[in-house]
Amino acid sequence: MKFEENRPIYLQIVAWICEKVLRGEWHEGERIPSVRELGALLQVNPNTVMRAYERLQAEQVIYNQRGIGYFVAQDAVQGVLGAQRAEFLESELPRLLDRMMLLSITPECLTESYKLYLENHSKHENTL
Amino acid sequence: MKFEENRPIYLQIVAWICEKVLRGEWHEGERIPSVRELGALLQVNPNTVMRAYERLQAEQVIYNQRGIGYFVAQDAVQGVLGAQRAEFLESELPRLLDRMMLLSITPECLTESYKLYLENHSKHENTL
Amino acid sequence: MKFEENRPIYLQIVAWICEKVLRGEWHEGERIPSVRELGALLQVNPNTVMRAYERLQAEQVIYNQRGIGYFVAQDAVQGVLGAQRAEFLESELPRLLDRMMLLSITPECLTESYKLYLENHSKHENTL
Amino acid sequence: MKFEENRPIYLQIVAWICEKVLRGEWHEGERIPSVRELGALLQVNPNTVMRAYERLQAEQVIYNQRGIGYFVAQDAVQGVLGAQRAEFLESELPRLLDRMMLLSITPECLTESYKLYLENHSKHENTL
DNA sequence: GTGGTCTAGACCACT
DNA sequence: GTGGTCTAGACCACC
Repeated sequence: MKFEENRPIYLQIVAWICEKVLRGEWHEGERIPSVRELGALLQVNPNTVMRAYERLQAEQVIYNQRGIGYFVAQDAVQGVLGAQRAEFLESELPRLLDRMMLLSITPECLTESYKLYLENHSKHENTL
Repeated sequence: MKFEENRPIYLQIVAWICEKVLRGEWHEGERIPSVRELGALLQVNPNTVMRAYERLQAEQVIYNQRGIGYFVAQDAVQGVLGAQRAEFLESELPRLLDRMMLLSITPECLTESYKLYLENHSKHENTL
Repeated sequence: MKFEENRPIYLQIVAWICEKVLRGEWHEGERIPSVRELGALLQVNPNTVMRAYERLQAEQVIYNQRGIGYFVAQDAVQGVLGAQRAEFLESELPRLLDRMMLLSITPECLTESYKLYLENHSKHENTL
Repeated sequence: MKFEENRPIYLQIVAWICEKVLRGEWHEGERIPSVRELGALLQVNPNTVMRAYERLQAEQVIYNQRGIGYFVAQDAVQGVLGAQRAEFLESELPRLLDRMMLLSITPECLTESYKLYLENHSKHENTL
């Protein structure tokens, strides 16, 4: 995994894990890497991973069994999907449409791009 | 003007001024408020406004006449429009499409939201 | 048995066993489950049970006969009762009173809650 | 301020600040000490204070103005009081009563102690 | 000046 | 082994 500049690493890890869960690469109930393992894997300080895990636990995406490790929560997929869809449709999309109107980009243009995009990506499964 | 959390105030001011220019509320060649005036108006430290003006000047949206004030640049509209459209199409759009697909948002759902959005905004013209 | 978050499991086991003894479900002199049995029963690592037994032995609630097992000590009930009452009255109660005052909980409110509590618990004897 | 063993310092700071707010020593809207100031005052690492502030912000007891500092939130008192009273009455008190019954301490004893306590503390304002 | 992030390293309790 | 807390110190962006 490669990190962007300008965005806290721990938040990028949060997003990365949410994606793993959404894509079904990490299943509900499954154990996820320990703080130290993931730290080594991502070449990041374990504390930074810890911070991401804290956040994910607060959002009920993962939970903890003391002395054993962290696990994907039971309704993680549903929870993440619901929260992020709501956030997108109610908050991001309106701002996006505002911006597009200002730039004279038609919403149809967005829809078109999206359909095209979906066609291209339905064929070959993305592996990340 | 109300500021968002989590985004530097000076960048929000930059965006706000770009919007003014794009909407034609501030015309090319017209003088814009002094650093102190705008600071008072937005209830913000003048230093913060200064920082926004510096940025806008670097992007050639405004220019400075020493001892007189700041003015909207001659090709401001065209410049801003070009830059932001490019930024949007090349950098934001791809990320956006990825995200929508991950969240299983259908094109239909998208146009649906779009219509809803139009209804809400056709009534009350934005005052800003 | 269901474990709380945020409190060491072995301490919860200690409390659980003390309760058994106080309620007279486990009599003085009686043999209690082996470390492995209890581990299996509570779905917990035997090491964790061991730690609880060590603690209970130090507090003279149980004792060990090598090769045979653990037994409830002779004066277990009296000992536990005395220790816990002292602990409660001297250390917990003052903190509790401070807290209730800070939260502006009236004595009336307290007795009210108490009655409610009795109603709920008179019906179904606790099975544990 | 003196810290207990066995409880995370940052949580003790959280509780300490909640108390300040409840007692009205820190008013709503008022600025609270900076992370570094409080760190120096409590002889604790600023990071530890930061962690407490993060938690308090998540619970909407305080909020942040970038580059300026942290402030007590508008409905802090009401929020804290509501949350803690609910927590106490619904969750702590039942556990407490269970325990007292087991130890053969009557609930009346608690009420009596409390009334006595209230009488003693209504005279001389506590200064902390 | 303010908060925010990150690192490195330590120590502890728990399983 | 696991997570959790804490320290010290660095660097950065923002006001």
